[in-house]
Amino acid sequence: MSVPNEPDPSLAMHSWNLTPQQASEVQKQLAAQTVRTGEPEGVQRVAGVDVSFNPRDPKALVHAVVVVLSYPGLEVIDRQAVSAAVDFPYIPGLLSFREAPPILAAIGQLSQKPDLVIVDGHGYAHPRHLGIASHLGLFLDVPTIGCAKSILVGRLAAEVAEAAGSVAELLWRGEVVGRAVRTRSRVQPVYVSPGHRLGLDSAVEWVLRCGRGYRLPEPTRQAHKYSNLVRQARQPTSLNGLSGAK
DNA sequence: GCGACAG
DNA sequence: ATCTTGTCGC
Repeated sequence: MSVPNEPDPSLAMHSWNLTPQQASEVQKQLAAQTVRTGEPEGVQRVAGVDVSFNPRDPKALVHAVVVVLSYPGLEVIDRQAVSAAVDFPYIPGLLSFREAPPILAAIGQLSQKPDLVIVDGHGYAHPRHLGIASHLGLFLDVPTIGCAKSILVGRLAAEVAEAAGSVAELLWRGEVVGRAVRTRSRVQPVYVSPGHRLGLDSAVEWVLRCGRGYRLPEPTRQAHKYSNLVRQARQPTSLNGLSGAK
């Protein structure tokens, strides 16, 4: 049973201010708390999250956004953005220590929590089984799906057929960690893996259900568009402000 | 030691 | 991720 005044280990969050080595250890610890079975219930709001930034920005600002769509209508019903300076560098396998904080801040600004979140990145298909989708799922305690545009670890067991809806297993160290999904014919597949609180089959089903004929599922596509809009608005180029305005 | 390597 | 114009194919 839980002891009064003692923090519950299962709910213990952690600091984001860590060294890469410490971050890697935290991932191993959190991976064990991940739930990769089941499926989201009564989904009415599906969110997409994404982050954009300018590599040359001296302030190292990143623009994190969350866009909430209705389901099954897939219409945008809410969106929030947070721009913040980040110190943690991009290191393959440690993406969440750079992007999760601002994303969590943006989601915290929503008036209502989404029932499902599709993340631009991997979930279980990660060297320590804790991609950014899994990490966000644990912190939010909401079902999350990792939907990446390229592979981090593993190889496909077979080629993905050309037809939309075709899939192929993503194997790593003798285990199926995700699935390549052709969301549209003649385009590169996306790589789907469970983040938290749902299984691989369900994750793939939801990615397809949220598709609108484009490579990326609608929540992710809308988040990508919005993050770019925010970046361009809050980070004007050096060659303007003198011509068109006023 | 060498190659791979989400965004 | 971002830098960039036109261009090939459905």
